[in-house]
Amino acid sequence: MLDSVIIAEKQNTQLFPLQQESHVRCDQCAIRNLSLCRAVQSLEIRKYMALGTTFSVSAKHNLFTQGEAASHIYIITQGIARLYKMLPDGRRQIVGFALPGDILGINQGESFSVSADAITNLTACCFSKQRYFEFIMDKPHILQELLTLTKNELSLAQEQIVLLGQRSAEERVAAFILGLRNRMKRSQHLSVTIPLMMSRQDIADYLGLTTETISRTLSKLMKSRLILIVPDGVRILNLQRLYELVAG
Amino acid sequence: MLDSVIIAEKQNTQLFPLQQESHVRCDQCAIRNLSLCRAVQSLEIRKYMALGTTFSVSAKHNLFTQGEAASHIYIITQGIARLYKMLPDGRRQIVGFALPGDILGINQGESFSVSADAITNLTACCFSKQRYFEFIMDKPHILQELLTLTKNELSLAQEQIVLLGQRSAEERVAAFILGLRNRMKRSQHLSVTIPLMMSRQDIADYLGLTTETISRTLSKLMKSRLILIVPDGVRILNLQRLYELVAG
DNA sequence: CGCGACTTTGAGCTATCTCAACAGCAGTGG
DNA sequence: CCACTGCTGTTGAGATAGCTCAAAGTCGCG
Repeated sequence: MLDSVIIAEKQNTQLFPLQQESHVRCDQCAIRNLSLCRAVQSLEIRKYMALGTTFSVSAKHNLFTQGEAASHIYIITQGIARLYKMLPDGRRQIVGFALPGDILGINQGESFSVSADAITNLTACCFSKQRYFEFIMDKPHILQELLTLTKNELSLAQEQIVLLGQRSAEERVAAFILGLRNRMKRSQHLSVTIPLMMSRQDIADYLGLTTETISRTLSKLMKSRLILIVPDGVRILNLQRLYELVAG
Repeated sequence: MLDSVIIAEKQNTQLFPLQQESHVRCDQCAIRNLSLCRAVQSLEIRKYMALGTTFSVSAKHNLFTQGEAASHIYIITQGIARLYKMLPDGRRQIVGFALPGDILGINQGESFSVSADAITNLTACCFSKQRYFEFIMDKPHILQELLTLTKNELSLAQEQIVLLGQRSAEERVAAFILGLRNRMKRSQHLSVTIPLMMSRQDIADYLGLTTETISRTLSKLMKSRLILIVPDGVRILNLQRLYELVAG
């Protein structure tokens, strides 16, 4: 089985803050068809695997920080990370949550323009950014795939702009739950229960609200029987009405 | 001189809502080195020019609408456009203003995910999206340039997310003025007077505020001597204090 | 059991919105 | 040349969604 998955399964063992391991094994990777790696062709895969190393961090540790030299990229295989920007006075805006299959750092220039923390224990494939780009530079089929991924990210960012610019607290929270649900069904099998691995503070900083407002709004959605708040997540009771809220 | 520029100079003549003209002339184009076109090499330029037609729309007319099949891309040579998304209930979020050198439609999938209107009279180079992609598909140097442009757009979108999620009205307006200033100096020579070609409503829908709040905030910035409101624009009186506001 | 971190709930506050009036200006037509 | 109309922008006054501050509840963990 894939090395990185084995590491991730030891959820209860204490991981070091940061671990680099052996080469990656794309041929058996669970998220390969979700990520850029799916564009790497059979003939190229041996060389590709030689470039990457498996990598893990335990929950709450930092992967990289805004301003740092962006020397590596990470393809998440297990776990969830938050990507955020800090203002000098301490305000924080989370620009996205990264799930398995997502690539961190590939859209950064010389230095990172965002910071990233592991929310859960996290495993990833780690590549030298320079070597990675040398590898894909002359391979149009991979460049095109990367372009497609970047376009999708841009499209998500624009949806987030609409959300933050126009939507009420209730609409934001509903959109957040549904958005998470949509992204989960990409990898895992779909369930009416959406696990929320991040804290209320994380959700607040993602939606441009406060923890109190998140809490109140979830309570409100529960009182109106759209969701049920369960330990570490929410259960969707009325999917259609949630969608109607978001369509607004 | 470049055809499209000649057309644009007839600012006072009535343009048809939409005009398609002759082939583009990249060799003398004023914005070529600002846009994707700079990556097109000498040997390729003849074929590239044959692909595009010059295009113009007069102020306030629509270029394309959210949901429409995205069959063409437009590289703006003169004028300014707004890109926006509408919610079913009429709320509008402007996701960006496009200036000369910007490319519209290249990051859209099958159908446009945003709408675009000309704010001023506008000229652009118009390409069939399919033919354009056929042309660049096997040219890694152009794909890389396109990827870089898309990354920059993503980065701008993330800045906008921080602005909408965390910043006060005063910070948003200051950031808007400075952001416009930065993008203007890319093409035009720099001036302390920033022309605001768009309406207060456009600014409001871009910053997630109301026209009244824009108006009040500009007045406030004028009272505190950071800017001077002039016809169709603002004059920056205290650049440093504006920057301090945005650093927040 | 008790501590600390996170979440929920309450109560009052404030930035921004809403609604409304008015001002400036361009175009129109008498 | 001057009403008149329509459109955009400004200003005021009151309303409100979400924020702040505070207290109490919950849960995991030593």
